[in-house]
Amino acid sequence: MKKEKILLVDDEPDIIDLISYNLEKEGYHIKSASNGRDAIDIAKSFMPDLILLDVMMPEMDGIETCVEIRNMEGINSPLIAFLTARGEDYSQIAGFDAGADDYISKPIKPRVLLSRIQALLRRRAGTESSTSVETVGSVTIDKEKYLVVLDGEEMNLPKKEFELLALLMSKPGRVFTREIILNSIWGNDVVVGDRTIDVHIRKLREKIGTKIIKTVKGVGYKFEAK
Amino acid sequence: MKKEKILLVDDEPDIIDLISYNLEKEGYHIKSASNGRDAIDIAKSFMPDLILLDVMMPEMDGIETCVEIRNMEGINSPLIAFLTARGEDYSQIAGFDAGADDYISKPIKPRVLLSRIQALLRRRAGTESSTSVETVGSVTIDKEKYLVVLDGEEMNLPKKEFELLALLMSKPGRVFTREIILNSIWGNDVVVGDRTIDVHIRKLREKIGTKIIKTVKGVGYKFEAK
DNA sequence: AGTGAATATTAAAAGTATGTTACATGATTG
DNA sequence: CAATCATGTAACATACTTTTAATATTCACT
Repeated sequence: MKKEKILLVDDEPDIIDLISYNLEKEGYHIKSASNGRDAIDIAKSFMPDLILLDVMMPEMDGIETCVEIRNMEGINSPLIAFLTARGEDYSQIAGFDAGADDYISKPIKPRVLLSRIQALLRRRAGTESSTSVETVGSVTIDKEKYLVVLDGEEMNLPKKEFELLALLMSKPGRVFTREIILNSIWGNDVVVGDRTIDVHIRKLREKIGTKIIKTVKGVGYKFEAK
Repeated sequence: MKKEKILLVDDEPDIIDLISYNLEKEGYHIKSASNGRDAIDIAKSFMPDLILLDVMMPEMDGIETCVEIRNMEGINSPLIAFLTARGEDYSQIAGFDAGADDYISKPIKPRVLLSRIQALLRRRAGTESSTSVETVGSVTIDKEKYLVVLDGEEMNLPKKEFELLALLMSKPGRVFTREIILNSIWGNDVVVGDRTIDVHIRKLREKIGTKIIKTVKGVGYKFEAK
């Protein structure tokens, strides 16, 4: 059985030893770092599935490190869980905002830690990364070139239409609700009318054919794979 | 925006008030119970998305309650998070074993609680999509694609019919009472006449065959597993 | 078998989401 | 500074979905 890679970041050697020991016993592949900088370096080549990050560290604290890792493009967005001493409640909020997936409070109890880690990794089932060129049926899009190829014919779409098409094509067949479309393309806070989506859908259909994008009334739109 | 339903279980009225106030302010739909028994009763009809469960309670403690809810077939396995006083580390393990999804330590800080709840619900949304395809007998439904496949033939159902079918199929053979159907699909406060369900059932039968959904008079409907 | 309550069956009425078109606003370009 | 284009809005049209309401049928019991 292939076990996951975990990067452990804490400035206290005792903690590192304790956790390493327990997780290695379970078959996980462990590397460790004693500060945020090292952690980032190691993460780049180690490509961990999960990073356990102490909040309180010299040099660069956990939250800073977390933000930086989340902003790093070259990395496969690992799960990040914070290790935090009790009473540091503020850090929980900041941590989730920084992009953490969980936080675990010290003192660490090995069995608790293990349960949490397993739960986290289990959840991480359908999270795959994407490439910039994608083909579904007779439609190909190249996100890098902002190009759409339909039956061999290249065409350029306006930004919003392109993004909408790219979104729908990212999961062919899957229905995207209006809410999700708005959040993905316009952003959470931007407010645009409801008809706006319809109009863009209409223009898309005008250009790539009327049958490819299907309406699911009361739910949303989907790209018909076929 | 449709907000989730949360059931709050704690024997201290102060805690109930504090949490209710804060969560309702965020738009969640809250109900509460002061002990495990009541919680189970309420859960049956309320169909919460998440249950916040105090560990220490008279009559029936949180862990017992949790186990019972997990074993209850009629219910759509809600998320369960424990509320626990500091120092009760043993309960963390027992809690996870009992089927908890998270535990949150007291004293409750509203913003922390909110972050956790949001994280939990967000995760569940992601998890559900990986379990979105379900097959029972000759019928397959794909919630992500809003698609029903009957003997190899694809079909699209209107939203309510689809949800109704999905609900019945979620526990094949189990009878869903009208009350539970209403709470699950229409929500707790929406009031629709009793015949409405019948009409939807009829339309479903029209489309997927008359034998698959069975009436249990005086009780409800069930999806015939075969 | 007869009875009453629960469910089925209709068709029509309400209710909504979406499609469509034309137009307003800015930004961009030549 | 026109001309073009991308984007968003408004108003109305359309196509369904959902619900109701009225009537029929079924089913479990005396």
